[in-house]
Amino acid sequence: MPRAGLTGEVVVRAAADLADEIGLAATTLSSVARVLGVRVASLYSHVDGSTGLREGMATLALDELADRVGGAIAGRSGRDALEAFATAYRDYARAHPGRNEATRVRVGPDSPAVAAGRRHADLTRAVLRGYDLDEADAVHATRLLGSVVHGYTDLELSGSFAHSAPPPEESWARVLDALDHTLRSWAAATTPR
Amino acid sequence: MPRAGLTGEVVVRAAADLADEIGLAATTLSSVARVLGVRVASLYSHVDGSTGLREGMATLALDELADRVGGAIAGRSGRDALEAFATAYRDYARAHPGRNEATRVRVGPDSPAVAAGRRHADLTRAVLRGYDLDEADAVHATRLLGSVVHGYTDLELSGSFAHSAPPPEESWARVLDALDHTLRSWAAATTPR
DNA sequence: GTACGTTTCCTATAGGCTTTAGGCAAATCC
DNA sequence: GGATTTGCCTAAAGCCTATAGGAAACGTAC
Repeated sequence: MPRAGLTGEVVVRAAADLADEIGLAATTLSSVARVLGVRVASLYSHVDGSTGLREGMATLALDELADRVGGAIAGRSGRDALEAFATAYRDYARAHPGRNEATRVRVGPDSPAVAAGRRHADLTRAVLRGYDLDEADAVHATRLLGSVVHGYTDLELSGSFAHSAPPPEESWARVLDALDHTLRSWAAATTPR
Repeated sequence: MPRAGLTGEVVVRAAADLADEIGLAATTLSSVARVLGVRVASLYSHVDGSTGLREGMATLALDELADRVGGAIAGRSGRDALEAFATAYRDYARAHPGRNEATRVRVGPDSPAVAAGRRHADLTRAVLRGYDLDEADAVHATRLLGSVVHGYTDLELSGSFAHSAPPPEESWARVLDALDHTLRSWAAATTPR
């Protein structure tokens, strides 16, 4: 019997592609094996079972996404950077829903996905360098920015915005406007009343 | 053999409690049956299989949560209402992580969970009445508010804020300040530059 | 109180996914 | 070309979902 040329890389990539098609929940070792034309047991030499496959997908997606976001904000600053940053996330989530789901799987503290996650924190901080915030405010702003981007794409993808006008595009532009405004006047914005 | 007194209600509630303990993913028909001291097949008379159980949990959680949020914002307006609103969501998510996960399961368009979802949209609009926004802006603001609350609690619960100071409490206060500021000056905030 | 019908919960069964153990063949290395 | 490593396989066990059909408990009528 000829070999299928499996690798950890190959398996994880096939799984990620499949997840984009049929959703992360339906992407099982069995379904991946079927796609690859291989028996399930054969995958165990390349990925560490079901959870290993998921961690691999998480790492793949987080790295891919960090690459795109990094490319998007390169050479930009301030509002341009903010928009490029946020839109890179949103576009990725819409183009690759399965990979996007995979970015949120819980992983162990020693998973390579953790390092990939740190890249995202760094990218967020890079965007915020365009707004001058002191160290403490930068942390809060990082969390706000992460929350908005994550929350909006999640709600949009789950269809929460589907049954009310106007289209999500329009609100997205307004949300970014609001975010930019908040960041530019952070000191004032966070002093209540 | 004595009867266990099962009902759809009883089964779904047991499942929700279990999910808060062991997570939504591990909450299967089998595990629920074990908790109830009953055979798996017995559950099928009361809930429509695995997906029916999940829809039931989603509806239960969304309704419970809407009750709490509604109670929290009653008699408040403006910034007070905003804070009560957002914190009710965050507190619920932290107290009931399994139920919170359940609020995000995808359900069919004819599920009772859809009606429960609409209650949340209405509550959000109620909070925004304290800020005077025109109709179009109110939609954008609803989406922004939903995104921030959902995104922040999701990231906090998934541990994204765990490995950097300061504690999430502090950022939460700042995020609400920023949100309040944005809503109060929405017109200015959404006019770029 | 007993007989009847309904509801509740059961056993039995089948199929899918995960995981491990052990075997044969293909690739690789002297 | 023979030995070794590697890759993919078959086999089997365990857990989860799902359906079919049976028996015991409950409510009701007489």
